[in-house]
Amino acid sequence: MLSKKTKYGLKALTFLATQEGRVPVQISEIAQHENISQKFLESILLTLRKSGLLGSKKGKGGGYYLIKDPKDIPMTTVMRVLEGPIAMVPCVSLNFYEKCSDCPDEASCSVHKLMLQVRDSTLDVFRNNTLADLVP
Amino acid sequence: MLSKKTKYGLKALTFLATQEGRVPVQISEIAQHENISQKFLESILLTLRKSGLLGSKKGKGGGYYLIKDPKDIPMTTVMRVLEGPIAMVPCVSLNFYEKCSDCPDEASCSVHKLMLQVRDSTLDVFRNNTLADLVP
DNA sequence: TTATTACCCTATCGATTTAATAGAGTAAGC
DNA sequence: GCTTACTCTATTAAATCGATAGGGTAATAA
Repeated sequence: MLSKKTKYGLKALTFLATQEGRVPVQISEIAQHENISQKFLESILLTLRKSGLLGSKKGKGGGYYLIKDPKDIPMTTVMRVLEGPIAMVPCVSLNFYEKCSDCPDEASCSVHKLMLQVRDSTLDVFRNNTLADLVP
Repeated sequence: MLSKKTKYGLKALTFLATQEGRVPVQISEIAQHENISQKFLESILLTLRKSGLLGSKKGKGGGYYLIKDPKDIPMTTVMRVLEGPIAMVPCVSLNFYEKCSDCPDEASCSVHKLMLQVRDSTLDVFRNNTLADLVP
């Protein structure tokens, strides 16, 4: 299940992608437009800024803005920042690999085999979509 | 993230699929072979039985067994029984549809658009795999 | 019939995560 | 220098997860 954090983050990014240029947009404006709790959104935008996807400007007329062109932001990056691993089990994760504590042998693990396929197909989708593709 | 319930359920089903015929296998044997807490596995097998995937036999020489041939059990069925919705958001789920409380219009929702693609590609994987394909 | 085996069911528990809220702090602009 | 709006920390309630405990019950073998 997709977390609200990811869902809200995606909506916020999409909204910013519709803005012309790099004009900073206030948190309150994004929150209102996308029906999101403003305080919760604050922490999400902070995460996105720290990850290098967004820039921010303080003071009057400040807000958040995209640093790169939407079509140069692959969804793989966005999803990993917001949701974390794309794989459904750590043992098939590319960026967040972890060995299963049970499971003596990955090669013969039925779950591993299946989830590898799921990861690959999901990864395909995210690789073939940039933020620009999400804009209606 | 895949729940342990699903993971263990998949392993148990795969193990049963390797057994010849419909000989009942004891919970304790499955638990031991797959490194699973026996009590936890009990509840999982119960779910699988209630969903019609497994049969059980009580008393001495009893246990659980597959009702159908492994190659006639699509992973879509298994995953929906164990994990629930295949989609990452309820608004793109085929079997567990729910409207998002935020989000006035699905057609113009960026999250909806992306998650629809993810669902379709994941569904493809599960449709192209039966329990028989998981056996090493 | 009787004892045993092994499935069946309910309840509870601690740990973790999630989503949201509160409030104070700080930098930038007019 | 005052306001605006981002920044950060802490706290919270609720939900979920994984696991455990313990008794109940049906079926089988002897």
